[in-house]
Amino acid sequence: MQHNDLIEELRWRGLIHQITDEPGLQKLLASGPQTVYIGFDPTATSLHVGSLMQLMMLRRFQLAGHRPIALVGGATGMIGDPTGKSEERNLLSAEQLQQNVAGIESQMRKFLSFEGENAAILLNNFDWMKGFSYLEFLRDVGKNFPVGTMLGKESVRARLGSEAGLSYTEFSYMLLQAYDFVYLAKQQGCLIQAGGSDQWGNITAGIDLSRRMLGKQVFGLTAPLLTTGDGKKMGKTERGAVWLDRQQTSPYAFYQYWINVSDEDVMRCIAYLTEIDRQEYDSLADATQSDPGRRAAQKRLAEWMTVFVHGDDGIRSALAASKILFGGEIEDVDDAGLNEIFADVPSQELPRDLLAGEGLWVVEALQQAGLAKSGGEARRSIKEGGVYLNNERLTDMDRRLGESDLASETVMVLRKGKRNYALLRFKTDG
RNA sequence: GGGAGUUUGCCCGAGUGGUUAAAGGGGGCGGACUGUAAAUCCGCUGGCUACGCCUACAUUGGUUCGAAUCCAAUAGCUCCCA
Repeated sequence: MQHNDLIEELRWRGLIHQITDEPGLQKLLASGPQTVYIGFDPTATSLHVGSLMQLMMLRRFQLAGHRPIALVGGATGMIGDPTGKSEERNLLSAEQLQQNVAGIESQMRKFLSFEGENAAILLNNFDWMKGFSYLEFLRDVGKNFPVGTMLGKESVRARLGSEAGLSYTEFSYMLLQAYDFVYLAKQQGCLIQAGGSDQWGNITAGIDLSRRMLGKQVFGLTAPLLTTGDGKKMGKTERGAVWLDRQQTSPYAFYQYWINVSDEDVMRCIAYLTEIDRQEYDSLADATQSDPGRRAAQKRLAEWMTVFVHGDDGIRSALAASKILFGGEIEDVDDAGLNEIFADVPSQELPRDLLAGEGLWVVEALQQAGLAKSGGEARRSIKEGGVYLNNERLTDMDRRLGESDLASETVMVLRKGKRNYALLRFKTDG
């Protein structure tokens, strides 16, 4: 890809929300490889779907020949960005922060190339902020911030108007982020900062500061936020964020998240988050229009994302699990296979003797598995035809479970309703 | 401090002495339909190895053959007067 195609590419993907000086930026990008940075908040040990937008943005710059800097906010994370937050945040402990930074760093390596001419680099602003004394900071940086301007920023005004208020610490946040930009401009020749549209205020603060401290023009570019049609943030489920770490969100759950994206949102996700090209994009858009039931776009999106984040074996297990979890037959499987497929499913261990003799009463089994709170509830579910053993409907309330009901060596798969699975593992006490 | 009212199941809300485990709605859960969607329709929604038994209408005590329904005290909430 040519350097000057980048803005155009970003534009058709809808990834450009605002640019500080578009002609200037165009010219800069056309003049040769540039360095871009985006900051990441180390609020958890893993990145989530929300941060993927930013990560992809860096990746797109890199693929276009530019050099990305992923800046992990070890220092800014200690303060907490008040942008978009309705309440004062709790400060993270230094140890927690360190763990988070480490976790995020290792994930970044999968998405950006750290080799070659325009190798990505990963920096932690704690490295340059830690030595800064308060007095120095006030003299060098603070002096360049008119309070009037700061008060005018949306992020500050929103909080000042609310009951929660805003502490001096969070108020100062933008100075830190602004300084990062100046530091990177000076030390790394990084003249571009990108981010989500909520970062506009922080980015422009950095641009102002650069003009004052370095007399240098730098650029800012923001992308829209990843939201659903009705304005909610994407990447959240009832159970919480969708993480990139497979320990926290299994490839199956990750895949399912994308499969379930609504028709309304799916094309935007493809544009924002994938590298699917325009031609395929158009054909998927058509397919969604003409045959929504097929959900071609959702399938493609889910596949692309899962392969990208979890690799080939990730998509394989996601597909295998999806097939069985949505009613497929359970046969010829062993413990290992079931464990992989049902990785997200709660399980309960019971002594194997329960299967001997009369066997284990289903009503009891459902309670043990956590699918029913009481015997009454278990009976009811059976009566309603909502109980399945190894994916086959079970209707006999007096049914006893024995060895022959095991799906594999030691596991039985119980299900209530369409998707509520639970495993019972029958172990011989050793 | 004085007076009036209110308190029902996960939530809202009927019920003012007798088939009331408590109308109706919401939510939740099942089922059918479907695109693993939305909408719709149907069923279930205190506990118990269960055609029966137990516990439930703020709490405690009382009146009654019998109370969520009547009385008293206590507590919570709302409003009015100081």
